Amino acid sequence: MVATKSLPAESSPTETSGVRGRRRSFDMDEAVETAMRLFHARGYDAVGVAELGAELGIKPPSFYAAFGSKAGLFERALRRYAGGEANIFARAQADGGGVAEVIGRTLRLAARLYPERNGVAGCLVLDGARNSADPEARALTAALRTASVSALRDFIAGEEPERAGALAEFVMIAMMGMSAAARDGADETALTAFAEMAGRAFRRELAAEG
Amino acid sequence: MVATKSLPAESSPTETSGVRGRRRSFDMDEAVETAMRLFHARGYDAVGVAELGAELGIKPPSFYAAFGSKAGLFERALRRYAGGEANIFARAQADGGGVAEVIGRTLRLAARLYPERNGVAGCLVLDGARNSADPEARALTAALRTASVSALRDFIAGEEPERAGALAEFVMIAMMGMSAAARDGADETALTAFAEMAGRAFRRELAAEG
DNA sequence: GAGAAAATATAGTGGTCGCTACAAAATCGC
DNA sequence: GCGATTTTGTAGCGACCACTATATTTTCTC
Repeated sequence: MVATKSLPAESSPTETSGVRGRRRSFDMDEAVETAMRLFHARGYDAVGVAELGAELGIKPPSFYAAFGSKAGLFERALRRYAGGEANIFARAQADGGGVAEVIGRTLRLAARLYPERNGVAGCLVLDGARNSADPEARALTAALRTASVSALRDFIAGEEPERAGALAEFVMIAMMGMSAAARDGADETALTAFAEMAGRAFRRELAAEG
Repeated sequence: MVATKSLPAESSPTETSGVRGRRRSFDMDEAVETAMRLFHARGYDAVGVAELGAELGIKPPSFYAAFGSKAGLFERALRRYAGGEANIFARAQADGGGVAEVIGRTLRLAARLYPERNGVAGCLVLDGARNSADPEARALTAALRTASVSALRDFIAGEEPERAGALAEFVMIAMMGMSAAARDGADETALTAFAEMAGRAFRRELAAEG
């Protein structure tokens, strides 16, 4: 499908998604999706540029023209990840309800989403750059984690402004544990059991007088 | 988090403590300690053999004569880690008490031990080989995690045999979350707040009728 | 001391890392 | 068409990876 050979017609895979830019021999969205899957499955450092290029069907110069660097592609992958259905908290919020309800839903959704599926497990933001030797990759995920915990805190503060910080961190650390456990092989049953306990704990802490 | 019993015994049991080993130009215990610190601080893959050799003051041939391989040294480091004061659950058990008390102590001890200190944070067993490309390193930590959760389950089963598995996994996943959070910069205050909530949750789950 | 054995240092193995210089090829505006 | 721009493939950069062949030095036994 990398047929860059002539023929003026339009059947060749040109730019997708209406984004204006230079014509490319590959589909950008698809490439980012593929990279996201690889980074998610094995972590940032364990996926090399050579493998990415081979999987995406492009050679190094095209790779660097399109993404700037390996970290540049990782950033795009993270952006797509955070903007898609992996944004668990946003999905849980969309269904409405109070703080306890939304947080409980968030935890249970993670338990359903994190277990291994097609070689991918856990959360890309929480574990994708863990132990990476590249400070840039670590900073990219760290920024998203900071944003996540802030969103959690702001949401919880709507009902419990006093202890919103601690409660948000409770949720965040619980999610980190679920992501790590999933990457170590935990299945949905085990994660759901944890999510239920963590959800009950959160509800009780929320209800408790501070 | 760490196992009470663990990796299969080694061929020459007393070789590690300078007593009977062949004379070397370096101190074996000190070398393993240094390697443990490096692996703990940055993860297995991010620490190279060249750096280990330089830090230990030995050249590659001596390195391989002493440890066999990088993974061999990692195994020794893990063994020392699990056998020392990082064995949180063993320490919490040593002070006696019922299940709820010991588990609460375990969680609070982790909150005190996991935050960054001298560049080291979290748990070596839980996160030392996370995202490693080396299956051998991953297997070594995985074996210790399995032993840890088994030890937790057996202990909890003394009071609550029915739900010991789920409760042990709750503790394990909570510890994983705390380790990950610590490696991402969480301080003792934040981790302690989580540990208290998790401890209360555990006590309530234990007391609840199954 | 002499000879054997062990631990050492020098140097280098092939491989992979992220990344790039260069020039041919495809595509653009006109 | 033509020239200019852009994207591509070929090839390779220096640095690092875990690891080792070989030779020398050290340390042992006697």
